[in-house]
Amino acid sequence: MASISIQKAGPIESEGQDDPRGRILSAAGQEFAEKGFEAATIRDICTLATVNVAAVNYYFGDKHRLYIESVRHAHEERSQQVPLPEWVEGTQPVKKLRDFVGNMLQRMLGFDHPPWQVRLMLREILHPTDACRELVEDYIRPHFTVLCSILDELTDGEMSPAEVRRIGLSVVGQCFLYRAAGDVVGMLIPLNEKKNLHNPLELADYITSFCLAALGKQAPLFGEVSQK
Amino acid sequence: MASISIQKAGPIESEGQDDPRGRILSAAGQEFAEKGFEAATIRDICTLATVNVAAVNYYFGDKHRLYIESVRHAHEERSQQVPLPEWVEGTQPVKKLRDFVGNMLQRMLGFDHPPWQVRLMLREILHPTDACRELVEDYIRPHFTVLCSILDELTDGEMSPAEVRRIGLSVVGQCFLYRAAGDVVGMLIPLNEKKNLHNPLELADYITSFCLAALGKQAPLFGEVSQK
DNA sequence: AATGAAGTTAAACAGTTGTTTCAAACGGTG
DNA sequence: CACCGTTTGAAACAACTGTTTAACTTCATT
Repeated sequence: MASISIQKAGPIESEGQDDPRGRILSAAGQEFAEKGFEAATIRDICTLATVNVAAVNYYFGDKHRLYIESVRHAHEERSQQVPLPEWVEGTQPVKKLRDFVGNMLQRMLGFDHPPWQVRLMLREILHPTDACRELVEDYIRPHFTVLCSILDELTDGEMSPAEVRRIGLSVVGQCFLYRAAGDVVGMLIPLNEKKNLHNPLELADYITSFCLAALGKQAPLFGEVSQK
Repeated sequence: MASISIQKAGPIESEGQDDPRGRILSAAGQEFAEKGFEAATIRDICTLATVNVAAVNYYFGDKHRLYIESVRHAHEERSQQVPLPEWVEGTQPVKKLRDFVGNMLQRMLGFDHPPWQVRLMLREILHPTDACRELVEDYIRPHFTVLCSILDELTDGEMSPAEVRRIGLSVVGQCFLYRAAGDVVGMLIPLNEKKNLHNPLELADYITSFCLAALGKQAPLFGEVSQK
């Protein structure tokens, strides 16, 4: 034994049509995202990737390490697909917050169906395994740090870092609900209402307003009708 | 064939120590909550319930119907364990909101570990199956309706039902994050900060304040109002 | 052309899964 | 007791799981 070959990918071919390792990674991500670690089978993954069953063990050693690599692959890909917005010097923090929330919702919800990368990450967030620590440090924490710095700037540094983080979690939580429990949300509200009020763009405006109002940076939400 | 016996529990013995069906239901709930539908095995469930493997098929037909019954059992039990608060005529809506949020956090997060009933329901919310519709109608919607009526009362009926629901989802979302992504939240903030600021009681106060401030029903969360 | 490593394949392996079978045990009723 | 429907038990079933084997191809290097 001791001849298991991991990390074999010397030439990272950006998973072209002819790169078995890349195809497996992509197929595995989709299967894991849809069915979870246990329910997804190596055979289904290999069928989807059009490779032999032995290829998984050849390239990744075993199913578990394939899963770890899939999660890494997913958040690396998603980081490129939806990068953080960049602001010019002197941009108003209010605009930054709105941009950030819109960006986060777009990353979480996608344009139409949420991509499998996000659904895979969601699984790891909900039931963390070994892959979670890296996901948090390389993907989630950087984004959360940006949000906190925006909130800090917004409140002129008058809140403690702990309070800033708590506000940050309130913002994230409102977005997260739609991603994680979107199906149930859809059952709780009428269909047309979902289309009108609960789409990424409307939500970004609303969540930003909700937060700004709570922080006293704009007028309270109700009272003066906040028309669109 | 055609001799499969479902719904056999004529005498509902409230799952006493000597009721095999009740023991299976409880064991299955815990196993499904912890491992999910696929990964949980009938053998493990039956070992935990100290019954023979054949008992599951005898009482429930197959694994899938056992799962459905488990989810039903879970939310029925949880409804009794943490009932909605009841308010005397004339209670201030602000207090109602605070009570409701505290109640919801207690139900979601529990006192120490979240009970398996909640974790099982969470799975169903995240990846809905056949059991979801009933869970929503019998458990989630009633609670959500109470929240919306409180918010409606709070704003003197000046918001449309759609807007009220959106505010309601903001409240739920902030709580939901801690339940669904609690582990990741724990990785994002220091340990002592979690103990001080992110426990059910502190959170209930904070989330209520955040919402009230956004609605203009109390002073903004930080500093003084710096209107634009 | 020969070599040998890298890659791919079909087939088999050992273990586990949900489900079924059928006989034994139970618990009242004549 | 004998009868009979209900419940339990150990064993077996067929299907599927992750993993391994060993033979086969490919192909640059000698």
